[in-house]
Amino acid sequence: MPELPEVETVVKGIKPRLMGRHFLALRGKVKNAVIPSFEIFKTLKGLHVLNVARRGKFINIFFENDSVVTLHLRMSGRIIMCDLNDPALPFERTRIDFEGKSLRFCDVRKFGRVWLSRLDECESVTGISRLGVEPMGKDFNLRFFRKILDSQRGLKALLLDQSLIAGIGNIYADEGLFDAGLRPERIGKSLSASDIQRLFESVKKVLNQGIRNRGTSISDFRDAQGKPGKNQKFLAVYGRAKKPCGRCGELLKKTVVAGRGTVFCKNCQT
DNA sequence: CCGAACCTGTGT
DNA sequence: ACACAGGTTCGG
Repeated sequence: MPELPEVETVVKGIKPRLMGRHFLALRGKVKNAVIPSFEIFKTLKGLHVLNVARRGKFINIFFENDSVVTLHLRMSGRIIMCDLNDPALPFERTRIDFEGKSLRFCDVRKFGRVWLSRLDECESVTGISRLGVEPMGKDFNLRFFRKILDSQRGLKALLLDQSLIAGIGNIYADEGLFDAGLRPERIGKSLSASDIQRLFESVKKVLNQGIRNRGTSISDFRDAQGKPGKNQKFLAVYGRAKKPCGRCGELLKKTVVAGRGTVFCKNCQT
């Protein structure tokens, strides 16, 4: 479910309420979702939060003593900020209690993960070390984008590859490709200079719009206060198969590209 | 590159 | 009953 804009929205919601707060306990039932083990999290007791930050689709909570709690929501994960004695939420799998507040990790499909690691090994343990550039950062520039598009792979596969650009998922890949007027299966190498320029701007544009609208809520996504985002109202193609293209009226087509359901306009996208 | 696996719910 | 879902990893 959550891609960069959704994870960014969650981080914005929890950061101000978590900064400086002291850790009490982590409890949960899904054993393989907590790495390395529930037991280890006892070492966090009494330590306070120094910072909360997003990296790709990961959330890092930095504690004193160089400990880091990392979360990944995968497909259906939610993180909701509750009071300590609020009742368990539906599909609540793990809870992280702080003095005065409690983070509830809810996840219907149990794909989400929680890690505890030392700062110096955090990236390798969690897989963050394999991530590519942040698309909203200054390392994501035209020069870099040209380099990764110089490839025989298709555009959608390239945009979804977290080791190239970190944070784009199925929604924003389809939306970015529509905005740039490019087919998802187009080969990277086949793009002209102006195609590359357009796709570069489109990717940033759709991600920014997602963040401004506090994320896309198709069914699962909720922010840290449990509220849905608004971006689903502004999607051009994702989830709109067989509906008319807002630009030309042609019925939008759904196919499978790079192993994922993909919606595009065969008229507007070449 | 592709399909399968990891899980559960929902829609056809 | 079957297909499909916002992600990632693994094996072929």
